[in-house]
This record gives sequence, C-alpha cells and structure tokens, in this order.
Amino acid sequence: MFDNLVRHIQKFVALNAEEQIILKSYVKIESVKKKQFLLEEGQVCHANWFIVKGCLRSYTLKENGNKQMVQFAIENWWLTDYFSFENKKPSQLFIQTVEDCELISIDDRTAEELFVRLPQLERYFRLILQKSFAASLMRLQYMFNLSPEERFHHFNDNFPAFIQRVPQYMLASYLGFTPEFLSKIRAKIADS
Amino acid sequence: MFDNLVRHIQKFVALNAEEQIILKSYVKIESVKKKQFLLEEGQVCHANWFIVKGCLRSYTLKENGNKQMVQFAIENWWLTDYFSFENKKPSQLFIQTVEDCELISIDDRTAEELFVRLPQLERYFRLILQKSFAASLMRLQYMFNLSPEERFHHFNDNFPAFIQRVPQYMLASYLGFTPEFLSKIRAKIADS
DNA sequence: TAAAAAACTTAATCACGGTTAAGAAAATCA
DNA sequence: TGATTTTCTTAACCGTGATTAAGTTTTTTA
Repeated sequence: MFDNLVRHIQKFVALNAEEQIILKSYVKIESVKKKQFLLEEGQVCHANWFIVKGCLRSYTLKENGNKQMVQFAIENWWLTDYFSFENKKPSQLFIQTVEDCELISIDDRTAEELFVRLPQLERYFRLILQKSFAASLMRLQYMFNLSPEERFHHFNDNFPAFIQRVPQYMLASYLGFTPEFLSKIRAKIADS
Repeated sequence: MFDNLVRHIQKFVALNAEEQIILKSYVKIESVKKKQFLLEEGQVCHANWFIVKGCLRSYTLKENGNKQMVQFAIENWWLTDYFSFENKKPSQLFIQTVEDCELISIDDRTAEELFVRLPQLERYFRLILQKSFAASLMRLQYMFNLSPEERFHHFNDNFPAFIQRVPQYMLASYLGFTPEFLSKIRAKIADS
C-alpha cells in the first residue's frame, strides 16, 4: 500500500530506501468505508490525503441545502482543503469517501518537519500543485467557454472512467448543472 | 526593482546576499508598455513573470471571437501558463500587459539549474502555487454558488482596487458574464 | 484639438437551463 | 426476498442573462 505512494513520488523525485522509511514514519495509512467523512464543514483541515484505492469527493453546502461538488479524486491523487490547511481556518468543505478507500495521509502539524528531513518533497508537491492549479484553471475555462451540454460531452469523452464510478447527480453538480438537465441530455443521446 | 522580488521571496523563505546575486543572474528584468503581448496563442510559454509594477491579464479566444479572461495579475503576483510551461506545448492563452509594467521573469530552460542552486525556491513556489490553487478553487466556487450579479458585488466588495484598474468589459468576462449585463447591474445600483 | 478608437449604455427579444413535482428504476439493507 | 433508501427520469412552466443593434461617452492618438 505504502509502495503506491513511493512509486508516485518517484515519478517526480528520487527517494531511496532510507528516505522511504523516514517518510513512512510521518504518514498514516488507513482504510475507510464508503460514505464516511474525512472532514466536515467547520473543522480545521489538518490532513492531506493520498488515494491508494478508491474515490473521494469534496463539496460545499449551498444556501438552498444542495451539495456543490468541488473536487473528485481517485487513485494517485491528493485531496485536501489547502485553504483551511494553510490558514488553520475552519473549512467550508466536506470531504467524503465515494467508495471504500485505502488512504495515506500527512498531517500538517508534522509536515514541516518532514519537509526539512526530505526536502525533495518540497519539489514533489510543487510539481503536484502546478498540475493541480493548471487543471483547475482548465476547468474554469470549460465553465466559461462551454455550454453545460458541451461540458458533459467533453467530460464523457475525456474521463470515461469517472462516468462509471460516480453517481450522475454528483457529476452534474461537478459540471455545474442539475441532475434533471443531465437526464435531458441523456434522453437526447438515446434518441439519436 | 529586483528588491521587490527579493522581499516577496523573503516573506516565505530565507535568501541571503550571496543567494540574491545568484538569483539575479537567472532572471530577466524588463519594462513593457501597455497592451504589449508577452505570449500569444500557439507559442510555447517559456517564462514565468513576476509583476513589480503594473497589471497583466491572460485570456483565450472563444469560438465567436470574444476574449475570455482567464487571470488578472498585479504587483507581487506571478503569471504564466503553467500548462504550456510544464508540457512545452503551444499555449491556448494570450498574456498581455493591461498597464505599463515592470516585470521580472524566469525562463523555464534555466529554471531547473536555478532550483538546484537555490533549493529554497522549490519551497517558495510550492507555497505560491498552494495559494494560487486555493484561489482558483475558490473562484470556481463563486462561479457555481453565486449568480452573476452576486459575483459582481462580491468582487466589488473584496477587490475594490481592481475595479479602478481594469476596464469593465474585462471584469465582466473575468466574472463570467457580458459587458451589457454589467451595465444593467450598474444602472440598478445607480437607481437605488 | 480634432479624429479615431476604445469603452460603456440602453432596450427589445428570446433561448437555455433552473425549478418544481411526481413517479420509476436501481441499489442497499434487514 | 421484501422493504427502504438512493438515484434517475419526465414534463410543464418560468426567469435570468445572452444576443443584437444602435447610440453615447471616454480615452487615445495624430
């Protein structure tokens, strides 16, 4: 399990056997059942989770009580609330397992020490964050430049694996429209 | 000029006199007049720009020929196309000065060497990117959870400095609606 | 300082996608 | 396997904000 994380890190920076042992002493490995909460609104987020197996989502509660999907994360992705994590402020987010998960997490209260001991992790997370930021801006572009229907088709074409794994209503929210509208799109596809 | 960058970096990591000299040998300092392009669609983005003075914007061209604002950047912000930067792929973006600018840039073809010589910059950019990513997700939340009118008021309340500096039509695009609709909002405010 | 370009405003029309509500299908649990 | 919850579908109605087009104001340039 831990090896998955090591392999992922090694795609970006070197990490020898000794360093792997150091890393291991700083992380927490856990199995979490489907629909469990890792973080709830109002709590300060102290962890950054790496997904070895499974699927996480983060969402906010809107004024009308609906859930607005913020992010999905699957194998080999990190998920946290960086805003809460960084400022030690209560989070606006819920982070929840969508499937049974195998997770590895780093606690921000020991992360600094870990970064001092394994400075190459600064680089690793810099590169991870660079990708995350680019992806987030790309998603904003889709929001701006594509219609809801086009966004669905785009997502469908580019991330078919997701379509199988997450309920349609979560996907609709993630793409910025209602489940009812998604049904409309799907009915249109079935017609043709 | 260069000192502004040093001061900004020192908010996050240490940088002694000797290291400052190393850094200086890797950056390019330039003055750029208003409305000049730093990057145009189709070019590979090789620089990351730090704004000492002035304002930059990045935008994409939509199918209908309209410009979709992606980001604004003012003093002490970095701007680049990380996607193009990282993958050495042609950019979808235009990056343009909105005002006369004083800029400092790092070229990605020498950046690796710089990071080796000043590893604390890995940390600096990690922290910058963490903030950028958090801000980008926050902006997505505003897109999802607020109406166009609410987005305008929110922006108005939280970033009044921007309102003075950028043309309304750029702001409208940044917030995801038309200049015509922004006029409608402003007329409504004037009424009350 | 006049001419041209850029930026902003107004108003009529209209389409996309939200809301509401009820029901059907699928998955989960006892 | 039946009961319950979760997820998805259908359809009628409606409102927000886009589109279009013309005109006005402000800024820039020669």
